[in-house]
Amino acid sequence: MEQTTLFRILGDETRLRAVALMAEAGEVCVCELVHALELPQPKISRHMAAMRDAGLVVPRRDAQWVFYDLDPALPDWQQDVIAATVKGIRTEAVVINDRKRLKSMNDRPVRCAVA
Amino acid sequence: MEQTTLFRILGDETRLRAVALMAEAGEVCVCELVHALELPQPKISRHMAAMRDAGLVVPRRDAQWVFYDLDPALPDWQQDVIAATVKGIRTEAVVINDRKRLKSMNDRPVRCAVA
DNA sequence: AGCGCATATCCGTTTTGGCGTATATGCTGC
DNA sequence: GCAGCATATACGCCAAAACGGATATGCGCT
Repeated sequence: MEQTTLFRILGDETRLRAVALMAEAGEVCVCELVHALELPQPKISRHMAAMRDAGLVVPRRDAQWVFYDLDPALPDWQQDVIAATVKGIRTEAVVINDRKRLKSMNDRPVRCAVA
Repeated sequence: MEQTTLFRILGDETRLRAVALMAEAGEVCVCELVHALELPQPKISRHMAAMRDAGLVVPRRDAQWVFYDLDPALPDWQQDVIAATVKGIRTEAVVINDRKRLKSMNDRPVRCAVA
C-alpha cells in the first residue's frame, strides 16, 4: 500500500512543521523555511526533496528561489488528513513560533511570478 | 513535537491495515488480526504493542484473548485524521480482503464481557 | 567571465525501525 | 499441576532514514 507514504512524510517533525507553515501561509521558499524553522539549509532542502518525491509538495522556481506549496491535486482524503492535522496542531508552541518567525522575517523574497 | 507519533504509527502498512479494520469492525483480538491480515502472530503482537504504547489503541483482556480497539479518548483532530484515512482507503484491495477474511473467519472468539 | 546568494546533492555515520525465530507469560479446563 | 492455546517479549540481524558537513549546481548581477 502506497498510502503509507503520506504518513511517513508527516511522521517527521521538520516536515510536519513545514506542512503546517505552508498550509497557513501558502507557498514558501527554502530560505524562508530556514529562517522560520531555524534549521540548517541542507536539512530543509533534503526534507523538501522528500516531500516533492512523495508528491506532497510542488516546487516553483522563481529566479534564484524555489517556492514550495502543498500540491492542490492531492487526493481529497489526504487533503482532509492534512487539514485535520493543521487544525490540531496550530496552537502548538513550536508551530506558533515558526509562524511568528516567518511573519517577522526581513527581506522575504518577492513573489514576482504567478501566485 | 509528540504529534508525529500518530503518523509514525500510521506509516506502516501492517498497522494501517489494523487501524482500518478496527475502525470498521470495532474491537478485534490478536488471533482475528492474524487471520484477517494473514501475518505471523508475533508480528501482529509487536505492532499492537507499538500502538498501545503510542496511546492509539486500548487493550481489553477477556479470558485468553486480548481485544484491541481505537482509543475513544483520542484528541478530536486525531480521530478526524483516522476517519479521513479510513474513508480514503476503504476501497483498497488490501483493505477489502482483510475485511472479507475477518467476516468469513470461523470460530471467532465470543465477546463475553463488556462491548 | 567572475562573484555571490540560493538551493541541491553527496558522503560517511548514526539512529531508528522492522523482521524472523525462539522463548516466555497468561489463561483455561482437566 | 499439567496440557494447550493465545499473547507477549527477547535477541540478533538487516534496511531505511535522518544527520552534519562539504561540495556542487543554478541563477542574477556587474
